Amino acid sequence: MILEFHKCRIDIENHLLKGKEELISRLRPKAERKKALKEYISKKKLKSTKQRDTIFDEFFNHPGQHITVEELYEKVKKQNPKIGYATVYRTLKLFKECALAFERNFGDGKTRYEPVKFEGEHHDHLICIGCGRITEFENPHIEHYSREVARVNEFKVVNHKLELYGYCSACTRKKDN
Amino acid sequence: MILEFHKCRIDIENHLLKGKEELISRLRPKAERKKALKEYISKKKLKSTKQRDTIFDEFFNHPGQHITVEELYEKVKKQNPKIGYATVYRTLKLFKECALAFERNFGDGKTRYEPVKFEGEHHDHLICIGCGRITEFENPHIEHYSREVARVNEFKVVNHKLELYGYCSACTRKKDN
DNA sequence: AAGAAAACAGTAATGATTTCCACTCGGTAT
DNA sequence: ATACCGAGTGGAAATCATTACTGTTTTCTT
Repeated sequence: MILEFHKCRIDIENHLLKGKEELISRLRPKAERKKALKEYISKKKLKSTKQRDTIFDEFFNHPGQHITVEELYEKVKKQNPKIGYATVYRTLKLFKECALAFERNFGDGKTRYEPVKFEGEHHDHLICIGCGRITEFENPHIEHYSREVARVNEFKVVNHKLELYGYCSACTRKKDN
Repeated sequence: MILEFHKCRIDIENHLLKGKEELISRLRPKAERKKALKEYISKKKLKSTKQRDTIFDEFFNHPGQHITVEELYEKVKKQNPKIGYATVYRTLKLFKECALAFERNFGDGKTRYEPVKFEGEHHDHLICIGCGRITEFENPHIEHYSREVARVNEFKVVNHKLELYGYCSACTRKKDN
């Protein structure tokens, strides 16, 4: 808890300090993603539609991680109330196909999606079995050895996920009663 | 014919030779798991039942990884045709609660379960987005740094999963056409 | 051996996801 | 620009894994 708060402070300060760079680095990936999507669409002879653009924007603008289809549907509907549930499903599947989005499942019966991270971004989780709390972390060593494994297996990595399941400190104490 | 017989003999002899060690190393984890289950059951004031024992045996005997509820149900039904679908669900959930089993989801809509690995056992995957092929791997360095992350966060790890998503060599070639 | 709590089998209900269908739209070739 | 055809859409119905509910049976404590 203390750790997280501390981390949060640092993030805010960093943000203020390097505001301009942050802005650039936030915008660039989005443009690249859009480009990637367009390329995939033309390569597969699919079609660009307004609906897809709207869903794209809502999905990649708000950095709310691991979003539910329903949550995204609600957001999208605010932009264009005519868009149907099925279209959101179909579009997320499309994002997944072209490796822009990523499917997750934390065990509550709902599939969640998150933007695939670009090189150098990480997204690993500590997931508490007790209270469901999810903490993110990064570890460059793990990154390094993952790449190594992929290289040895001639595997072209698009994304990875590392999840450590167990009990957070609070739940460990609770459990031992 | 003679050759085959001979080969067979050798296998038997090998088996006999290291029979004892094999037996121990195969039985110990299972016995420990059963003990863990019994402890959890008595701690939570639940009850031991024949159904749970049968499901336990079928789940932990056959090392078929990431088994579907339905697959397990079929196996269990061969031992005792009276056992119901819902009981298999409930029991797997119980295994999950006491950290003996682990829930996975590869995106085909079916939840899969696997025995939680003991210390020193690993279970990481390369998952091909193209053809769905799953390759297992182990990497002690990744293990090491995972433990480190957990330690720093005061997190008691029960299990972990690392999945690298991407394209296997075959699909990479196919994709670039 | 009796009683309370928990589990059971079987089935109905739930709810996330997919499919279907009639219609619309995007983009290429003319 | 126009016409065409395949892809995409919305809305609702269908599917299918999972969960909840029922009355009955089993376990375990005293």
